[in-house]
Amino acid sequence: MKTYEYLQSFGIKPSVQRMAIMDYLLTHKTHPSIEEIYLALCDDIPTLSKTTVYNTLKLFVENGAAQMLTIDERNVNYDGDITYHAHFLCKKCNRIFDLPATQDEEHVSEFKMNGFAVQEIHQYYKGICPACAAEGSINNTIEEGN
Amino acid sequence: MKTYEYLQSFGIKPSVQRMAIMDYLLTHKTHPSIEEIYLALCDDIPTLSKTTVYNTLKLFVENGAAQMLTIDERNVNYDGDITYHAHFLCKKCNRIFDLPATQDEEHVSEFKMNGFAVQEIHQYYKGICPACAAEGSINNTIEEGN
DNA sequence: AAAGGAATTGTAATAATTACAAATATAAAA
DNA sequence: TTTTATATTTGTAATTATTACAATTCCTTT
Repeated sequence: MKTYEYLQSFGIKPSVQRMAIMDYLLTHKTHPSIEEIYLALCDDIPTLSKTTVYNTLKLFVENGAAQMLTIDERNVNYDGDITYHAHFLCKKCNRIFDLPATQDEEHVSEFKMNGFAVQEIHQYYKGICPACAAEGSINNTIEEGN
Repeated sequence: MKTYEYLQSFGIKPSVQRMAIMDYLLTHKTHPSIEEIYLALCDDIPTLSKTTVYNTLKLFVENGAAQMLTIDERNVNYDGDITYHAHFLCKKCNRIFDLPATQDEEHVSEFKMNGFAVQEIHQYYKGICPACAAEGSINNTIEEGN
């Protein structure tokens, strides 16, 4: 489906900026921050304002076309993949990885019975990613070799 | 156990400020922000600096005496309860509630096999809490009555 | 009492986000 | 096609959270 129709399917009126931002989200699985999206699109849309990026992502989230991740304390990140999955934040490189996940259905329905209206479920893991773990051990080896 | 010994059990050297902050965390299950802790303790410790609250909570988290919650996009919250449980953020009143939870052991071990060193697991739910849901329906009733 | 190190404090800087009014673009009506 | 209305985008300024850092205070040891 083209981005134009994709946005419309969420009730979002397409515009040059909105399509560019949604395209970026759908083609970059990096869970970008506002800053990353802004910098990446500045080349193609030189008049782009950071406020527009903020407004647009707020709109996307409100309409269910993207999800907001609050895994990184430093800033908010966005994900164009709205299927259910977990996220892993590497504390060294600050990259966010997708991981498969199953929902805790038993407890969710328990919450609901207690009157909590659950609208979003997030599973966040934090630690060290494989690349950084490897790098770390290389450094250790070098240091120990001195 | 007294707060003094409690801090020591995590390898933290107690001080007036540290004990006051840990006491606040242990007696207030509100998942307070830096601001909330700072304002609450200003009465007892008039010289308290917000930087100290930042430093202290960083220390607590590093030593495993508290956990940092990134569920609220606006600011970080802290929890003195370090047992495993999930959190629910009400989008209306912004309060954070504790909820029981079970870990997704199957997937965690899968991540580990892929080389991800998992250090923290967070389960976040977002939606409307019972109190706000009730308030909302009352308002609706009144409005409909006009 | 003096010295050294750790903890605390206050201020200033940085960074993320929001508020808001002006400008631009889009769509509808005349 | 011009006019009008509405929605979107933009730029700037304000706000808020957080961090950096040097000066001060507080302990601890000698």
